[in-house]
Amino acid sequence: MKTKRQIQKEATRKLILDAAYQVYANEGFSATTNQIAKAANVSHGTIFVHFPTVDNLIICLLERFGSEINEHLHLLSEKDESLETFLAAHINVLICYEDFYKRLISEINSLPQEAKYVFINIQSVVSLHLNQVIERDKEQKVVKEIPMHIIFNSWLGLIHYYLTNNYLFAAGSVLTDHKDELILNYIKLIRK
Amino acid sequence: MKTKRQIQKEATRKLILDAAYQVYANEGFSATTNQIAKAANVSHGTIFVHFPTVDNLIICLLERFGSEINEHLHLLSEKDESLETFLAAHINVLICYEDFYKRLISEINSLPQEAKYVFINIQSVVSLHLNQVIERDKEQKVVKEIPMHIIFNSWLGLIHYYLTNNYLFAAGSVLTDHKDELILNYIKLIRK
DNA sequence: CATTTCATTGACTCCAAACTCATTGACTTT
DNA sequence: AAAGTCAATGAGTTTGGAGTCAATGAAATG
Repeated sequence: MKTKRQIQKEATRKLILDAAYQVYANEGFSATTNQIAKAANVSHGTIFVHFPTVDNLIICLLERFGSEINEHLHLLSEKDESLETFLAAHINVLICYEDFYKRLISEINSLPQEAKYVFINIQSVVSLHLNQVIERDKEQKVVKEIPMHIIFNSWLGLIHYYLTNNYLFAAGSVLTDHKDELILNYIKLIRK
Repeated sequence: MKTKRQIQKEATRKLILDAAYQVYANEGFSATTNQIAKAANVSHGTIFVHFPTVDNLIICLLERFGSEINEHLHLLSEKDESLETFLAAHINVLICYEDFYKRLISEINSLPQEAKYVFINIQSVVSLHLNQVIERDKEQKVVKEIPMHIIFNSWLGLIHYYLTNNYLFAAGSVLTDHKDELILNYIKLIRK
């Protein structure tokens, strides 16, 4: 059985991770440990009781985030679904994490190396799902003869482009605003 | 006529901008003024004689970069060229500035606001050229009925995705390695 | 030639952020 | 209930980068 202390410690750890998620989503990964401590309502030193370095905090946070978003996508993706419903599911998942995901894709190159592995992992899971859906369409000869990786990279490229250039397209959530347009036109692109 | 002093000052200014370009291309925009001073072979203080703040240095650098790349693209784009040759011209220009451009698109959101205007400007010029080329193709009914901005954003999205995720695709220059593949498949996507 | 201007220097200040650690008091163990 | 443990604290330390400024000497001026 867990002691009060263990329970308390885990709760504090979660508090810090939750706060870090929010702060990074709002301010980007250049936000400071001070901001995170304030948001979590713990003292500055407490952060370093739970995470030896900031980089370690970021890595732990990203690992949690990776699992969560992957599982979320998995839940929303049904077996034998159509291309349309899968793309919609994908965007719906991203909408839930939009601010944080936006920071992630736009700052991934300045994050520690381990962060990139998490990022690759997230993309792999999307790739896997999309692959299944497209293969069925290809058999039915409705999708063009284009290498799978181009089909995949076009989709992520388009979505990421809208996300990183959010300010060009929308004041609030670019995905919410352009969801249908993006799906419709992307499908037009890859279908015959 | 310019005095020796004026000439010298302008030369030093250029020296600093050239060094900053190289350092930022190699290290990203989190590189320090110390690194730039060392690369330019001037003392640290000299940088602040020419630029009141780091942000100002970055803005001046980006304005120069914007003009240069826009002009370069303009020179390489002939009148009445085909879609293929324009896309090739675009990639060829980007290859010349690849490292710096990569940093720019991946860190644009953490740069000062003025930097974004330069970035928007660069994209507008590409958009303008692409627009002309595509319109001709559309008249000849070879390009699908898809909104122009989606056509444009798919292209930039694809290119930027390859650039920001360089490490997934190539050890050296992702554009050099995948140029033909990108052009060929992108055209397949947008043509009937 | 004497005087003034000014580009350059680099040691210095200032500041902000990451990380430390002695102290505290609540919880756990015996 | 006494002794021991440990999560949390927050003031203090360290580090490193941005920006300052008095001094220097070469160039400009009269």
